Formats: sequence, structure tokens, C-alpha cells
Amino acid sequence: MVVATLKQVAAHAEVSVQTVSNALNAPHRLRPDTLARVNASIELLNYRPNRNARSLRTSAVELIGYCVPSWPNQTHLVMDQFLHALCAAAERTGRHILLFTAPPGVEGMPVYDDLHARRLVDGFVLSQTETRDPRHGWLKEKKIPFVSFGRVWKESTQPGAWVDVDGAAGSALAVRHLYETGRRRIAFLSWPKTSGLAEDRLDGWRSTCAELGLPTAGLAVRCREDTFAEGARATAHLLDSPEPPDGIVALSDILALGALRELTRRNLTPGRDLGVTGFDDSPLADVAAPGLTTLRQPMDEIATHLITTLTTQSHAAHLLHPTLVVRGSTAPG
Amino acid sequence: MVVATLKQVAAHAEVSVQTVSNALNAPHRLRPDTLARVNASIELLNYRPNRNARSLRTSAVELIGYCVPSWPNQTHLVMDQFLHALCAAAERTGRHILLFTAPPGVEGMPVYDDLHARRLVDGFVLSQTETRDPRHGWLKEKKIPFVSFGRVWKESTQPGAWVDVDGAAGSALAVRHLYETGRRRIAFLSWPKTSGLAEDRLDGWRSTCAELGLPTAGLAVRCREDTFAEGARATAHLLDSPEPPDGIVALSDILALGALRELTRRNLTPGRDLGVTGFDDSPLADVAAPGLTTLRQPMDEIATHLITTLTTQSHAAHLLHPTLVVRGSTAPG
DNA sequence: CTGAAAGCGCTTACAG
DNA sequence: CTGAAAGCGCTTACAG
Repeated sequence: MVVATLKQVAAHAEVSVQTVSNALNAPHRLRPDTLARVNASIELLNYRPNRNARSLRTSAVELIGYCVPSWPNQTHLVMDQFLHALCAAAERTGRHILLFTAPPGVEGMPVYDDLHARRLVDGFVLSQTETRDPRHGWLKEKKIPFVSFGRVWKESTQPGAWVDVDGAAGSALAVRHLYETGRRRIAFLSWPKTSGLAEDRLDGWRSTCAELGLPTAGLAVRCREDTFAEGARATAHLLDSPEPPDGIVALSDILALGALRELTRRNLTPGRDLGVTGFDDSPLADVAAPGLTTLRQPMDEIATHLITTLTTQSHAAHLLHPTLVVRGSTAPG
Repeated sequence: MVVATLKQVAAHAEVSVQTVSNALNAPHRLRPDTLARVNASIELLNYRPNRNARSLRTSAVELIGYCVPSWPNQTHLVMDQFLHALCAAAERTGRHILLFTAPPGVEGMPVYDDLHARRLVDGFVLSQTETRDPRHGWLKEKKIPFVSFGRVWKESTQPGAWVDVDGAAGSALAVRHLYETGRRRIAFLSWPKTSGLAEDRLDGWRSTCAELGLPTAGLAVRCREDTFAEGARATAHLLDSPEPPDGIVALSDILALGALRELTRRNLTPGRDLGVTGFDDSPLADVAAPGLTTLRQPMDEIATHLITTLTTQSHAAHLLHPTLVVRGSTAPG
């Protein structure tokens, strides 16, 4: 299919190519009648500006790189939600998302560098941020634009802009909700200490319990990995203790589902006998009987902040708040 | 960050830009010593070819468009697997995936057209193919390159190339596996008739049951939507019938999980009292107690075929085979 | 095997 | 308000 060029439109409208370019990029510079004539030609010839030519000239490709994560042991159940939100937010600014794969950590950085140097992307959205994530410093030093979904934890400052969801606030919402439904011994299912995300959410649980005068000693359990079996194992451990909990805040929907499974196995009814909450409002939450109360991340808000922060090259930091989606797993006890 | 250009490399190596370009794109044309000198300069100056300039000249962007799906009621639990495989396959040919959003059906076609006309992408990978999907014909008529993941069902021929997984073969694997573990009344949980995917898998169930001399009458249930609750409802209906089944092949992991829930609710043990299988090997399959036997789509193979078919512009059709992943839900009865 | 030149389709100062 | 010209960084026939 052959497409019209600026030159052809100019010839058709009997103006210079410059004027057609202005009609597109700075219409206020044209006299109304000229603009109308040019627009008519554009319409008639079904003209679409060649983005490569534009990018070559302006050295901006309007493409944002995003590394598609692949974890062997970790499932990303809300990735489709995130990607859709990110894509929609990018499109609202005339941009698009370019997907790529790269090894994790610093080993993947040459891939980022290459994509940027070859002008395939203007910058990057980072996610799956890890403790002392090496990517941020690396990109900053190379002066490659980026924004991070997730903080580099336990650092007062971190290189570059970031957007994140307040995990401690999430735990607080969960604990208070369980408290309001009558729970007084609320446990926490966590991940290994290496996860900053886990520490943040754990802190929220601990401080909120303290505020409400609830016990925490012996009620935090570390799971080895984010699996159903680990959630069940940790729950079994808690239930077998001398003073079992009546509420469980789990760090993820998967751990929470593991907890639900263990309850069911012991003929306990989630919601009635024990309140359970998860994190992320993944599709799982709706699938589990009797529905999992969970913390939803504001995906559209996250995506919008990521894109605007990246494209304005601001060094902003946005800490957003999750919301609690209440389902059967925390029916009043 | 300022990057070196071809011109600068040429000056440094004391050759013409043409020779540097050849060193990159047709190294065999250079004398070995010239090539070595040019490569040394490329290395030294850390030269990376500007892709926009290249694309402008060759009018190929090496980018493949993929529309990120968003369903209100349908969860796509293996999308991260699919996207990662697709991305990796594209990169093996020096290409990348560009993500975009578009309204479903024919209303979204102007978006596809625009992306192609503005040279943001060379072509498209279509997924979530629907019965009489209007996109295929539309793209073909516009001569926009594409390949479809999924057949336009119930048509002997369809516009363009496609790759798909044989759903009937999947059902056959599931039925035979259940048969081998002692099941003799195998039911099928389906979707509404509008889904070609559902009809394909249903047919496989029906014909394999016939081959094995198993009954099918009254054993196929249509679920209204792909939810946990619908799977449970259909299972309840089957279990309440005069002749309840001893095996269930579900059209999706979600329906299968619904079935498992209903079994558990009735104090039946999946695997022991009834065999249950799903489709897709989503993360759910590993999460459900006691593990869901399910049909895995060969993601890497799918992705590789999609990319090579699209980039070679062939009109190939590839029907791939799923594999059965056996877990506790079909433990011998 | 190597080089000079044209051109891909835009945008951007700069004149008029 | 409009236009002629240069140039973004490559590749591609075409000579030599």
C-alpha cells in the first residue's frame, strides 16, 4: 500500500511542504483558509505522517521500553491489567510501549543501553524493582530517562523518579478491617527479608497492630516463596501454635489462597472462623471460595503517573494508596 | 548522551560511510583488513546505528504490533507467558513488539491502519480471534501484514496466515487420560456456542468418548461465562443428575477450579472420587488443591511460528498440539 | 573491494 | 503568514 507524502499533500493543496508540516504541528501559524485547504488535502489523500522521518529529525521516537518479566517461580497475575493501563496512559500522550526481554539485574543493562542508543526507545518504565536494584543507578549515570514502578527500598533517596503503592498503608487497611470485623489476633504471612515490598507491608501490619493494642509476637511467619503450598504451610504452623490467630493478613493473594486452603482442609470456614486478606486483587481473589478480601492497586493512576513523570522528565515521587476490596474471606466473624 | 554516527566512524577508520554501512550489513564485501579496521573504530566509538534512519531508508521498522486485550469478565492468566514468548521470538529475528490498545472488532481497525500507515509497525500479531473475526479480512484487503493466533472458526479458509493449538486434540488427551485412570462417565464443561474454541474442544471430547465407547448424552453443560461460580454451578447440576459423572473435562482452568470447589463443598475428593482436567496450565493449576491436571499450550513454539510466519509473509497454517500436565486432580480413582 | 552521490520523509531555523 | 533550503543518519544502486 502506497501512502501519500508531505510533498504530495503540499502539491495537492498548492502550498509548500513547510506549510503542511505547520498545519499538522502548529496550526495556529496558518491563516484559517489555508489551514482548511491543507486539511482538505490531507483528508482526501488520507495522509499519515511517517513517524520514522519525524523521529529521525526530532530524535524522539515516542516509544517507551518495558522489559517483560519472566519469573520461574513467581506468577504475575495482574500483569495484563498493568500493561493495559500503561499502554492506555502512553497512548493518551501519543506514545506507545515497546516490549523487550533482558536478563535480570545489572546483566540486562546492555540491552537497555542498546535500545536507547539505537533510538528504539526514548526511555524506560522499570518494574519488579528489587532491593538495591542496580538498574536505577546505571541508567541515571548513562543519562538514560527512566521511571521506576517501585522504590529501591531502605534508601532515603534513590536515583530517578518513582511511583509506588504504599504497602504499609495497605496492611493498615487490612488490619483495621479485620479488627472491625471482630478479630483480635491478627497474623501476617510474609516473604523472605530480602524483599523490600515485604518489609514495607510487614511494618504496616506491625505498627497498626500496635496502635490498636493487638499482639504481634509470634504472629509473623516468613514464607520461603510465593506459592500456595507455602501459604498453607505457614497457616498450619500458626494454627498449631498454642494461641492461634483469628485473622491473617497475607502478603499476596497466592499466600492468602494457601491460607484458605489450609482452613478448608481443617474444616474451618474462612470468613466465619478466621478472616483472611491478600494483596493485589488478582483474578484469583474472585475465584477463591468464598472470595478473597484483598488490596487493589490503583492501576490507572499508577500508569498515568509513570508516563507523565517519564515524559516530563521530572524527578517526582508518587506514593499512591491501595484500596480494600471486601469479599467473603472476611465476613464478620 | 551523544552517540557516534556512521560518518564519525568512517572518518575515524578512514573509509567512506558506505564501507562502514557494509561492514555492518554486508561484511563479506569488505577486505578482511578493512573490516577489522572498521570494526575497531565501531568498537572504540561505541557506535550504534540509528534505527530511525535505517527505517526511513528501508521503510521497515522491525516492530510488530500487538493489541493488549482487556476483558471486563475474562481473565487472561497466561498472557505474561505468551507475551514473553512472543517478545523473545521477535528478538531472535532482531524485532520487537509494540503494544497498543484498540476497541474490539471492526471498530478498532482504524487504529491498526493508522499504526501501519504511520510506519510504527510492519505488521500485526492478532490474538483473541473470534468467530467471524472481522479483522482478518479487513487487514488482508488493506494489504497490511498480519498473522493470527487462532483460527477464524468454522470457515474452511480464512484470510491470512494463522497458528493455532488443536483444541480437539487437547480434549482427546484429557478424555483418554481420564479413561486410563478408570473413569467411564466423563462430562464436559463448555462455554456458549458462539465460541469456536469451545466448539473445537467440545468436538474432541465428543468424538473421543465415542471412540472409547463412553456415553455423552446429558454430559455436556454450557456455562454462561468463564467464571469460577459457573464452573461450580455446572458441576452441581451434573452431580445432582440421576447418573452423575466420574470425570470432568473443563474448557478452562477457571471452570475446572469451579468444579473442584463444588466437589470440595460436597466432601468429595478431587482425584479420588472424580477426575477433573482444565485447559491452559495457568498459574491457577498449580495453586488449586490438589493441583489441576491441565492442557499446556506450547507457548514458545506458538510464538516462534507466529513471528517467522509474519516476517516471511508466508500464508502458512500451523496447528500445534497441547500437552497434558498431570497433577493431583486426576490421581487414579 | 571501495567511494561519491542521491534520497528516504520529515522539521526547523531563517528569509521574505 | 508562507516558502526555499538544509539536514536528521542511514542505505542503495552505480561507478570506478
